Amino acid sequence: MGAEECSQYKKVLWTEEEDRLLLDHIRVHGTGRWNRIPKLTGLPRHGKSCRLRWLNYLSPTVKRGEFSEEEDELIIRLHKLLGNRWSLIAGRVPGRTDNQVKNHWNTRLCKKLGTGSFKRPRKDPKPKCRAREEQETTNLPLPINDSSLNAGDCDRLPHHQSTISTTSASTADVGVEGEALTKEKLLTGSEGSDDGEEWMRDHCVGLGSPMLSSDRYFDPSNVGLEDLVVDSCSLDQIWQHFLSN
DNA sequence: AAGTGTGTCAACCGCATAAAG
DNA sequence: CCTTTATGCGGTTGACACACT
Repeated sequence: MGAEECSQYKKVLWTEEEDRLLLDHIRVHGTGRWNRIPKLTGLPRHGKSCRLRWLNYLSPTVKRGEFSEEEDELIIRLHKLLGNRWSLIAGRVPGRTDNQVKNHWNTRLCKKLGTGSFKRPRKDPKPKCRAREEQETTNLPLPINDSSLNAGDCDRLPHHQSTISTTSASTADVGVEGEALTKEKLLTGSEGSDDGEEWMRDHCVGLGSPMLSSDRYFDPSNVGLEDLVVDSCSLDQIWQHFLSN
């Protein structure tokens, strides 16, 4: 995509009209084929933005409002187990998206845990372009009939992720040898053979295979995995363990 | 009252991967 | 195989509201 084409896309909040166009499109065509949506609907947005808008806001499965104590507790536990695998965490927190969980963690839970709030350097303030009030009225999710979605759409929704994250188990990630091996040893008791990875794929449906992915999220010291018999149970069993604690 | 700093949330960016051609 | 396209993910940033001085 060239710079000229890029310039037609906005980087601002979605308007009510844009939401309506996107929802109308999804009602008719279902989700997927996101890159075609701008052309078909005339939306001045990237396909990726359309997908994000649907997943994070317009989808009827998205829960709005404050996080409950139970949700906080759940996220904290899951973060201990999974690290910054937000999509996996969100998949276990009904109604919450990875973006919501990530924001909530960075802005609230970090402080709650006393690990320091998420801070970033601030740039010079820029002129306000739209009132918050407008944003709120604009962003009101519109009702959508689930039956209008195509079969299989639920698989792509954030809270119905029933398939393993192949991205997480990428060869590139596992290719960080040594560290990744450590994880596989922890989880499978093996030396990280293909069989081990295959086993994980077969057994970890629903939770993905986070431990096979990049080691940057793995902190054996904070997980409590030592309490688990990790070489013979699936991650779903681990999940049940954490649920029961 | 006005200016500034901070918290929060929505959206975007860049990258990786799988699937399709 | 190689290239292109579609999708998904985590990190980062923009924009707004509100608290504080």
